[in-house]
Amino acid sequence: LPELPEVETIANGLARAIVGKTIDSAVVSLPKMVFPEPSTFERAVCGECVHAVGRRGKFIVISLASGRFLLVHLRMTGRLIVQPAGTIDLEPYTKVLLTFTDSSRMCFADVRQFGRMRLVEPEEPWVAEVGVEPLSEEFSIERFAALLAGRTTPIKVFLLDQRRIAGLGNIYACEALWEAGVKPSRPAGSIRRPAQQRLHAAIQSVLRRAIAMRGTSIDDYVDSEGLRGGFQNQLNAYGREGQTCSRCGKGIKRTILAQRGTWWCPGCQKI
DNA sequence: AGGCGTACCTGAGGGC
DNA sequence: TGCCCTCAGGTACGCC
Repeated sequence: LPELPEVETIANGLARAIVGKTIDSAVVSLPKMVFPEPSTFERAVCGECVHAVGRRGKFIVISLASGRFLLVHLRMTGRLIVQPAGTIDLEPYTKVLLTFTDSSRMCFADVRQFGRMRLVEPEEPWVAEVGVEPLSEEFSIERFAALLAGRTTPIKVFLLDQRRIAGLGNIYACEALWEAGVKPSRPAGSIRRPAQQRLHAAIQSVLRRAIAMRGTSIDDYVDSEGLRGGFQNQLNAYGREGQTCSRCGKGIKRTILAQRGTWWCPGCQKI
């Protein structure tokens, strides 16, 4: 489910809801979803105070007062839901339950069991594996051009590679390419200046607009309060197979790239 | 190094 | 109804 705008929305919600709270107990019911193994994990987080909550790529970063971090990756269907004290029903499919000393709690739930929660020591260099933040100063047009240089992979596949640019997923990769008028199968390294600049601008614009709408809820994405996003009403390409392109009037097509559905307009994504 | 296919899971929806 | 197929917002891994 969640890409950069959804993860950003969840992290902001968590920051408001759990910063300053102390973890009273942790219960892991699906061992493979946490690292280190459950009993170590549960013991380690008990008594920890939540210092801050942020985002890096698609990771939710929960900073603890000890200097350690709780990294959460939601993969396809993961959810982080905060429930106030006195809530009766646990979020369905809860696999990790953190209860705070004020009796509120955070459920890490996941139907498909792909999500992961990892406790990281202060000096562990996990950040090295994650690419540039597309909404940061660092993501200049020059940096983008350097990343693209020499790459033969289709631009759509390149945009999904988290080691280069962190945070785009299938929805926003499709939307950015549509907005820039770039064909998804185009070899990344063959894109020249004008199109490169349009794509750079489109990536930032689509992510900013999606954050403003609190993300895209096609099927089951909800934020930390269980609320849906609104960007699904503004999609121009993703999921619109057979519908009319809002720019040129031709039909949106669905093709496959790197085993992922890819929605685009052959009428106006020609470059 | 980089590109490609497969594996990991459950549930929803369509066709028959 | 029910069965069988395909599809899903993501990444890790092994192979060439």
